[in-house]
Amino acid sequence: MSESTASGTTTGEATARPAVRPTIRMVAELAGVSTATVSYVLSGRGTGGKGPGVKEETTQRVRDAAEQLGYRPNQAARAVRTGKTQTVLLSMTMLRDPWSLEVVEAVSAAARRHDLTPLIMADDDWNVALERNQADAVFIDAVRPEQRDALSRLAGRGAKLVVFDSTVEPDGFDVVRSDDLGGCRELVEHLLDGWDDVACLGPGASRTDRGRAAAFHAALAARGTAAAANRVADIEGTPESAYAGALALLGQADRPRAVYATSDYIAISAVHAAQSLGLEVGRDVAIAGVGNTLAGERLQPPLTSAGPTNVLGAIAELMVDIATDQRAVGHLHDFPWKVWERASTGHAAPLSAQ
Amino acid sequence: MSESTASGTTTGEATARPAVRPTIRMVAELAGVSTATVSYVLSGRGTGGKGPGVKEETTQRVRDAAEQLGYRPNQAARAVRTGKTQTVLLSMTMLRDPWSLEVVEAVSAAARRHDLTPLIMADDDWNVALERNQADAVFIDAVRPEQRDALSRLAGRGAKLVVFDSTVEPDGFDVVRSDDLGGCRELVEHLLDGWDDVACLGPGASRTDRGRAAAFHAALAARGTAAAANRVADIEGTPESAYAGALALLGQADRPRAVYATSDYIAISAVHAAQSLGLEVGRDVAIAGVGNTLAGERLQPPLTSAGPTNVLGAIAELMVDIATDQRAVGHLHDFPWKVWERASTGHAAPLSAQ
DNA sequence: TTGTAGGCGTTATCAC
DNA sequence: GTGATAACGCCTACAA
Repeated sequence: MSESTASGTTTGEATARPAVRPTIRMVAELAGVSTATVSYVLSGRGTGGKGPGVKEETTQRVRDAAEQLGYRPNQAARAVRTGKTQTVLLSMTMLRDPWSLEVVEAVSAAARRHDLTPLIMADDDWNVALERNQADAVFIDAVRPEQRDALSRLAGRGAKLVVFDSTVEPDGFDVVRSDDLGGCRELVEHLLDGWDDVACLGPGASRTDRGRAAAFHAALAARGTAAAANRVADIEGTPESAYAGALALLGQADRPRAVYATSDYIAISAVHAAQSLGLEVGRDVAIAGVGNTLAGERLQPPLTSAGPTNVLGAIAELMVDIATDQRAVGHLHDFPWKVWERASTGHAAPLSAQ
Repeated sequence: MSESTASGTTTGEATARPAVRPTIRMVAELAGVSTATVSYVLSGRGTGGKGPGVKEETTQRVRDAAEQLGYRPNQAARAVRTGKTQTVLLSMTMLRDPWSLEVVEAVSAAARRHDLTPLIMADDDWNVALERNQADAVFIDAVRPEQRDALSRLAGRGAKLVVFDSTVEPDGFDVVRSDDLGGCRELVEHLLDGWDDVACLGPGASRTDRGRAAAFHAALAARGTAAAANRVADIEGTPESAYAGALALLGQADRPRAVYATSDYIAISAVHAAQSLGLEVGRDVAIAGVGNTLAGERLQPPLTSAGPTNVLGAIAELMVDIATDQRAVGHLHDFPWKVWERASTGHAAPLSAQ
């Protein structure tokens, strides 16, 4: 009942909101023009130098009518006609992972800037959903082995895909790839160059066969040494476990001088733990992470981290370009990792840091 | 061929592929029937008792043709015709919050069961995006004051909204509401009944004017006492801070016997901290949280928590029912909070626990 | 049991 | 400059 009409004048065309969505036809009728003209005006093609110019007065009449009716174009109908949904879709299998959220934020911001709606799908079986929901560009953050051929199938049907995965090759879709292990190795080497007593903190920290911990052990082995038991903290995935593990490492009288954490979020917990022990991070102890996340960059002191060069921005740009047809699909994008040295390992970031 | 993006290398040639989506007409042609028949078959209306029955042989021919072409119905076209998008949208302003993810999971599961695609929008200005993107049901997890009237406006235009917020009343849209403060108070009372020395852990734990901590102080005041300084740990929002705060509380020689944490996630950190101190949670110390999250329920020992009665399931069901037009909008759903007593406060969950 | 045709709300291609 | 009108792909009376 809170239907307040633009208080009671006369013209009989009371603006009482109908339960139905106003269509372009209603706008045309109210403005006394054709639907074509309305379309021109509302899509901005009437005023700009491009397309048929619409008289200023008509333009205004159309605008008023649309406003008065509260007209909003029907996306579905537009999509039928144009094949574009003005939408980018992010399929994120691990939404709990902070990195996923950073991707979401980066792409969302870029998308909105270009009038695209960013949508997320927290679903690890994206193939079913992607069959029906067609977005102008789709980001897929991980591919399980049995899903591999679904990618080319979807691409062949016209879907514009950007796949973040190291196990697939472009085939009608884009692949974004980023070799983390190489970067990890480089980071450990870097730490070993500066401090001879480096510890490893992370899930599976004792594993020498695979994962980010293996990079640690391999680097040690290459220098003819191996990690002592009290230099390895094998923790669970939770922040509290990371905090506790760091306390165990750094609480020893004979504590390590540097800590290699297998992710930025673990490293952040470690920094907090070190600080609670009264240690000054970057001077008393060096701590470095992996992933080069925003959270690490914003930490005090800023966190040294191995990470790719601006994947986030590149992915965002890529998605927008692809969605707006400014770039063809089918490419491979390789983002080399480097060591981002910051104050948590005793060196302030260079001013030129990007 | 190698162009460079923001940073990183791009290689490969774009695969020029026709990428034409098969339409219902192509299927009809290939099967030698009319488009109507294809539609009947593929929407399941041909075989069931309802609608025009299609001969078994024809049905099969259509199925084969669709399969061969890899036909998938065009959602946009279907939406134009039917007004339904087969989609539910979740607008989550705080995707980092674990509770949001639980909502996402609950609704997603229910939606998929009913052949609806769950999509998430990590955007705090949903009004812009909702104007265009019409889903069959939309969940909104928070409403800022200046957004309030946008709700009725959207509802008036036909959007089916479910709003989770305590500050709005239904007006063409559903409101789901859940009074957490009452539940918090009840939980503190419950702790005070069992243990006379209760501490408070959480952000703003010392505030007596508002928030979940206020419930703690109010309950104490009602019993004629007040909290000592070493019974209040005012922490930051991070898990590490919660862990450290719990250590500070429970590490004291004269430690409190019970801890009221203002969220389940803080309580979980506290449980870990207690265990690291060698305390048996539920016997040596009681710990309770707020929110009644899945994570708390799964903890060892299971976490006592104040929380609403199955909001998650109710929201999920609500969304599906509304999306499938089995339920009208405009209702208020109030979910009273209760204390879910579990082993973390010394009492095993009753077998009848829901 | 199947086909024909009209229409959903848009945009694009013409004429005028 | 503006207006008919034909698509777009799909669904669904209604006719056959």
